[in-house]
Amino acid sequence: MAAARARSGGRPTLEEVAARAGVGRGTASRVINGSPRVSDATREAVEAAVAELGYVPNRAARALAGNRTDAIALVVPEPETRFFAEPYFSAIVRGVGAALADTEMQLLLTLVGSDRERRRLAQYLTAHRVDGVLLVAVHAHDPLPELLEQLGMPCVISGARHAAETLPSVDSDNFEGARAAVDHLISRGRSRIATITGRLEVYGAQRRLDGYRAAISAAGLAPDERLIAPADFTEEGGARAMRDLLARRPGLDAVFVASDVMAAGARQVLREADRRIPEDVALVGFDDSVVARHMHPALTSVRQPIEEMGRRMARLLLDEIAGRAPDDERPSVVLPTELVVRASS
Amino acid sequence: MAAARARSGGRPTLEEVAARAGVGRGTASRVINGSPRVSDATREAVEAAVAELGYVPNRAARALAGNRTDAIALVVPEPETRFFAEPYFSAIVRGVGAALADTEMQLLLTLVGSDRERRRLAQYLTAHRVDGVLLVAVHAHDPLPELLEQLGMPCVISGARHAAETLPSVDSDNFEGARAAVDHLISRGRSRIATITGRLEVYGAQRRLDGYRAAISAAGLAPDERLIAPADFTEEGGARAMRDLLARRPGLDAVFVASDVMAAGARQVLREADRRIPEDVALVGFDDSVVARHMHPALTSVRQPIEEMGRRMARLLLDEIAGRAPDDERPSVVLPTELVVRASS
DNA sequence: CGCCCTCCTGGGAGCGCTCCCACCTCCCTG
DNA sequence: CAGGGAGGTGGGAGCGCTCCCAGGAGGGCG
Repeated sequence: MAAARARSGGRPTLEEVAARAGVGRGTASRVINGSPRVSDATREAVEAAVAELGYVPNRAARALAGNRTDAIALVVPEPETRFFAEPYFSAIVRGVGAALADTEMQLLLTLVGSDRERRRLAQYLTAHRVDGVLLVAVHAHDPLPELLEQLGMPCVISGARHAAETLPSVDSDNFEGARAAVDHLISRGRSRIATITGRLEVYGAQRRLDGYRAAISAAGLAPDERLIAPADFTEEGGARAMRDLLARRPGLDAVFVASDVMAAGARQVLREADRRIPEDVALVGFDDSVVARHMHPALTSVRQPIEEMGRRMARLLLDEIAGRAPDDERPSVVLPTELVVRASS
Repeated sequence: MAAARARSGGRPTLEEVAARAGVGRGTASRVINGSPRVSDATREAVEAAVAELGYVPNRAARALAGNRTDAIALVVPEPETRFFAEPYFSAIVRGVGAALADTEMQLLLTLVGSDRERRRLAQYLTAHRVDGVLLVAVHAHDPLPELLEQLGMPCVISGARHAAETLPSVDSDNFEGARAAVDHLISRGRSRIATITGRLEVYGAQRRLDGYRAAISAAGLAPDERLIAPADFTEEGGARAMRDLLARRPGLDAVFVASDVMAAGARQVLREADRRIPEDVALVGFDDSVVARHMHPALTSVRQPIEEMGRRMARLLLDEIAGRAPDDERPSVVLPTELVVRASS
């Protein structure tokens, strides 16, 4: 069996294509790589030979000779994966895949486990030779981005790490999303609007809180710090925060929750406290995940264009690899969100 | 020299390691590949040199010289991806990743769009050189597996395509899962138990139906074909089937639904028909997805060990690539399911 | 009418590794 | 004490490609 797959697996080589087309190897290579310095006749001859032989370049040889790999890595922190079980992950992958579809680039999936592993990853990536890295869900203090930068490895991250993000990044407009959500609650006549935040070290969570605050003061409502309950993006955290809120401000009439999962926790607590949704308390989530659609009542939520984010990340990275300046000069993209109104508000 | 090192990204080569260890290139290679034909002293010298230089083998060169790639592809049919948005996909990936973690294997993610693209994929895969393929969600009539077999490309699929599956496959025990679900309903005193099936061309859906039938007759209940409603794994399909069921057999007191998503559709219809869950109608789903946990009332469901399935698929494939016979001779694995009882039954 | 420039073209020289063959020690046999 | 393994070892010969340097063939200009 190993013998059957012997050597090149029976695939034609560039040399064979060149011979068939009656040209030299160099010329054949030029045609295949789209160099303009080839006469039309030659180009056609080579293309015909390629078609007849079903030639496909050997990636390994190309990588070795050309010192590039035509591959990029999508790095996913393993601990986060579960948190990712949400469509988030597959949507990102779908977007990246779509952007790469008509490219020769292939996608490597790398799950990073421990923090030690993460520190070794940079070396690993350069050694295993990828042309660039897509980094998903990096924390503000993650050493990885700096390491990659030192190595000169092109890299795009999802979600800015802080206001002064230097790395190319793709993010959704957390601020505007949150503001729109709270504006919506206000327009529904709510005035004692609380919020449950995500982990505030995460810049996106901070931005959502900023958006909440902006909407509150823009509406002339009195800011009330006790209407703000920090949590951690988990269902339990959401429940805990809701309990705190109810204890501190029993009169609240709406809650903007910074994630659907936390909203699920909050809803549970509201039900136990016999508050009707939306009659007594209106609820708005963030992410527009499956959970939102299947909650009862269905949850109003802020949708992020996740697939599009994946697509843009890939495009940004390809630009960076090619040495092209991205179209819009500043290599960071913020995509608009959309409020999906359902029964909970 | 500086130029040479610049090309290779500044990374040391085998040659340099050999020089530093005071041995030949061949010997250094032997140490790095764990050949036994090396003296202890030499081995230590080489290992020291590797550590000092931070040497990591160049994958491309290895692939080219060794005619293998140390990479496997996970092929995901793009049309299905959305259906996959469920944790399914990330769980499989996590399992595969875990199995590959202490291997040199890397994971390539390949999304396949159209059917034409799928037909071209086999060539693509051999050309782009992977050692094996993990095929997720193949249909019974998909040409891909046969193509891969012809090419002698090792391959493992998730979910048998029919009873006489020839390819190595990993599946969960759909039959027993369904039977356990229906047994559970019977033990709760239900006797007019309906079922909503998935697309019966999908072998797993067929097996779930078989399990339902087996449980019904084992309990001495009268089989009733009008209690069986075929659907298509979608929420709308589940709703439609539930409506049919209600029309045909208004007296039903339980429904075993072959997927959580369809169960969500069914629940909606039951609510509109003012049937209380579980008092009037008990409901059991399949997959134990997020939807199940967040449904109201929370849905009893059959959990599949998806992450473990990913792990096993990877292991099976690695065995096949290595030419090893898998431990348990028959290269197909059926993993047990687990009934997660919640409020809906 | 000759010279030079431009446009193509062929093929040598690697890229860093694995495979394999030759060879060189020892050390165990007869 | 010679002969022959067996255990280690070095390095040549590629793997299939890209890069780049010569060099041939035309065509425009002085």
